[in-house]
Amino acid sequence: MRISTLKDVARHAGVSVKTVSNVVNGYPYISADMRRRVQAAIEELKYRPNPTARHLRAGRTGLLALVVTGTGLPYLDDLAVDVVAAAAADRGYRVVVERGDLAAIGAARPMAVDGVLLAADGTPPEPIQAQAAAGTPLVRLGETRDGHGDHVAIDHARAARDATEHLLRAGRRTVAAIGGHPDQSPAAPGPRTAGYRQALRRVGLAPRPGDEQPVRWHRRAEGHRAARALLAGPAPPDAIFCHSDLLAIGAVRAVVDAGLRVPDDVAVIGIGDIEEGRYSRPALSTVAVDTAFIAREAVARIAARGDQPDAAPVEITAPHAVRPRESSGAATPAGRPLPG
Amino acid sequence: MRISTLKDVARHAGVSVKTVSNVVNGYPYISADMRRRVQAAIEELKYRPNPTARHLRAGRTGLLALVVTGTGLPYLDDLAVDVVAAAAADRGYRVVVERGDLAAIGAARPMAVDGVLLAADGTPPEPIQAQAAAGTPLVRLGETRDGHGDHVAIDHARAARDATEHLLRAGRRTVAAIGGHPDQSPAAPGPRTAGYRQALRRVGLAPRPGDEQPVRWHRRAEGHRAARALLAGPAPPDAIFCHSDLLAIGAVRAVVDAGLRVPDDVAVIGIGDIEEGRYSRPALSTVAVDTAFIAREAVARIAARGDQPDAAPVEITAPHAVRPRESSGAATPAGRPLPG
DNA sequence: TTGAAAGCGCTAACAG
DNA sequence: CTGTTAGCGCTTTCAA
Repeated sequence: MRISTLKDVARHAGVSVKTVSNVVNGYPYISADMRRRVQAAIEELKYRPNPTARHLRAGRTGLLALVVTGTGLPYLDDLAVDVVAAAAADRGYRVVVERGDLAAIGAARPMAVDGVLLAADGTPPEPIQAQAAAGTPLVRLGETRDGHGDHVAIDHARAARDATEHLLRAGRRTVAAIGGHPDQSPAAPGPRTAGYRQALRRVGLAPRPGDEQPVRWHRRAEGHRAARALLAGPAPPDAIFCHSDLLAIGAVRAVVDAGLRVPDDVAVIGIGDIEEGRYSRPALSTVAVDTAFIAREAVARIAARGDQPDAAPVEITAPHAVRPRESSGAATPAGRPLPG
Repeated sequence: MRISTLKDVARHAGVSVKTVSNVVNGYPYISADMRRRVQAAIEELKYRPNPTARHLRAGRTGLLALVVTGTGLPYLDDLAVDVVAAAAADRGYRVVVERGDLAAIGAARPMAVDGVLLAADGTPPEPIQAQAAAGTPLVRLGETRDGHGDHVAIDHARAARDATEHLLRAGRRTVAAIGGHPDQSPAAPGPRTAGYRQALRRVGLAPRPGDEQPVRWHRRAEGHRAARALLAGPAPPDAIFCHSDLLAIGAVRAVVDAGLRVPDDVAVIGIGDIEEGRYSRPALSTVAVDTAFIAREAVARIAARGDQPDAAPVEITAPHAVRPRESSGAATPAGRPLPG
């Protein structure tokens, strides 16, 4: 069953391709009779417009790629993806999610898109610039803030500091941390690690040796492993700040598996406010991220780059807020995980 | 900064487009000198091949769309998506995830793909057939087994029966169920509801009024709501079979919020074995699905449809297995969520 | 080894 | 209101 084209339909209906195209695209000035005839031919041949040809012709695809690499993003769950899709739809874009590594960005993209939303922490600037040079607008949504290309994110250093301070205010004194990439030099820490240290310093504390556990990905298993390492040490911490909710969820499980209680023995907080943490037990304390804000601004950046390809890079900071829940000792009113 | 094309590069290098194309595609018989010259021009102009044009020319995109609708799939978490992507990569495809509703399938697709993997329960056959007629191979991965088009899935009726029987074997006698679409007639239940009822019937039981709670989506909030309804009744169940792990996770939280214990007062089991359930507390009993098998077979179907567009629909059943964990009373060996 | 030119399916000038 | 045609960027015969 060969796939039929505009030309096939035109021949079948005994009209020109232009007329068929007009019908397909709802061009108003067509005689009712003609329209009927064309419609019939379309039905009969089961014609569908070829999106690729349209895109080539139009010079745009109306597609945005949300590229999710192994490093992920603290707040990126299905809900957040839907939020991004909604923000994109408001501006006439559709979103496709591409899971994969950096190669997908630096090298040839598998598919033409009008913009790339890069959901990854710590992406080096080179692929970014290559991408931008190749003409596709790209917005980074991750932790790194280095002035290369547009960037929309919360102030991660601040968020980490807020989370850590929340733990300190609850009376914890040996606050460990899980997160930060192992390749990152301890002397030049990422924003979240910097924020964590700053919070400790402000109250005259400092991370003890082994208190900072790096991880390669935001995965539950990594959080579990790291927390186990923390608890196996000579002086286990009384609280753990995790760079993401997924890490925190793994950490909570590790604490429990070690026969300790959360938050009584060890308090835990994450970043992201993903839905999973609202239903987990104990409900996960976290830093909520305004994903709608991020999505809206990011898509707006993409759209703007269409007109102003060479404008200066934009740096946008999204709101965040600490959400104390059970895992750091906050009593949650009975009966309901926070909705929405 | 205009985006450069093959022709630009050719002009810049003083050669024909054919030569540039040859260089870009690694055609071997090119003089080293020529290649250098062309490479230089490519660098300078920051040329990137236009995927759209390539796809149009090639008549294929090498892309598979994993379409995830609101109804979702019990087992579909990020891990499963990666498994699908890996299976696709083995056959030279790349996967993009499209979240959205059926319209994305029935109506014009936003982007040309070589195949569609439909991750949705209970999709009516019409859009499926329309899609197939339009020439794009489509494989359904959901619950419905109706002979329309290729289908790869576990035996959902059997899985539901196994899960319910697990609860019954643990001594539970009032087993409720959460799942099944509200639009579905109780007289013509979906496979999972049928399997659940069959398990009860086999031991001389039957669902009591209100014991079957339909839901519109596989979402934690829906499971929470449904479980609350169950527990608010005159005779709360001592066990709940949930059609998916996400529903089960919501249900567990609702039980706890009601001041009851899982599994002591209410045992809970789901379907899917998503990673979240391995880390939750209590660890979630579930029915594991062989996602690698499903992914492999589904991609193979797509590939096969390229050669045999009109072959008879294929129905493939994937393995499943009950995984008893804490939420149904199984003691999990200490210290570790099941890996992988 | 390289060049010229056709054509993938579609839309939009431009004519009529 | 409808038809003819050029061309989006690329690959690929076919010649040279």
